[in-house]
Amino acid sequence: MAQETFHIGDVASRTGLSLRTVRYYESVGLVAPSGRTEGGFRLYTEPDVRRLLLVRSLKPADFPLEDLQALLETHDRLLEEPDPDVRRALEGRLAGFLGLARERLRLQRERLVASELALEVLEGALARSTPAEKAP
Amino acid sequence: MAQETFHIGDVASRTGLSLRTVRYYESVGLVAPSGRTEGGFRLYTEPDVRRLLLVRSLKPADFPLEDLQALLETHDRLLEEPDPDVRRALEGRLAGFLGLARERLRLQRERLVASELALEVLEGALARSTPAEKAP
DNA sequence: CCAACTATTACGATGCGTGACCGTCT
DNA sequence: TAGACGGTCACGCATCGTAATAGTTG
Repeated sequence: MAQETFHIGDVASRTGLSLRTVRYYESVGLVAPSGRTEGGFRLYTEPDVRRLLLVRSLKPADFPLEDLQALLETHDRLLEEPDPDVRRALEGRLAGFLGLARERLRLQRERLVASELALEVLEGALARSTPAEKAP
Repeated sequence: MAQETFHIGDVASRTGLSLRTVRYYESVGLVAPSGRTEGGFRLYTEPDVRRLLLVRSLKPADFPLEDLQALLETHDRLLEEPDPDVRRALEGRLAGFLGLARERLRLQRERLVASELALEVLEGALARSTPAEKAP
């Protein structure tokens, strides 16, 4: 059965990534389209798109693309690895990644909270500045 | 009364910025030390440090340094502007900035939440993968 | 006086893209 | 035919690395 495929434009709008970025991700070996038309147009399958979505959703963890690549590769290999021993190794690797990701997200959230706090302080100062010119 | 001042190293460790970055910020006109020693060492006052901390805390909003510079400038001018009309203009500007910042932070938070969700999904999948090799 | 710190300049590299050009494909 | 797409090269931002070389500070 022939799979449904998508051109890069569809993929870009589905993922919220720019065309440029999608191509860029391919150029660094992160997500490549499963095929091409005779004329050279990229053809993405549904799994390809899912990979991109995963990358995008994990971006806030602020991994270098190289790490994301490793993550995707591990994940993919896990999908077709029969040997239980190898599977366990891959799972360990994956778990390591996820732990790291979790930590990074925690850090990001901390920073975000700090930033929101700073913003509130500024807003408070501004509010106090406007109405009462000569408040004590 | 002579203010307490700090050398760049102290400032860097207090702000968590690198020496390199602190100097860089000066080079782009973002935060300059209030003084120098006779020998040329940068001397930062407490307000200088606060500026740097502000910049740092606002970083998650992902403004270009240029915008942060404009923000700081507006803020500073507001501190010593007597004319009420000018003040109102500055306050408007500042409010615009803060609104934008707020928007951006909201966006970041959305992404962060999405990311955390994706992470949970992955962790769930991993957990299901390990214990039961041949689950239906 | 010495160890630790700092200055300037400079050239480069990195990560993650974006832009611009111009030709080709659907 | 318009518009999406292709490839390629270059540029941009915010740093970081590092080195040379020298002067300052406590």
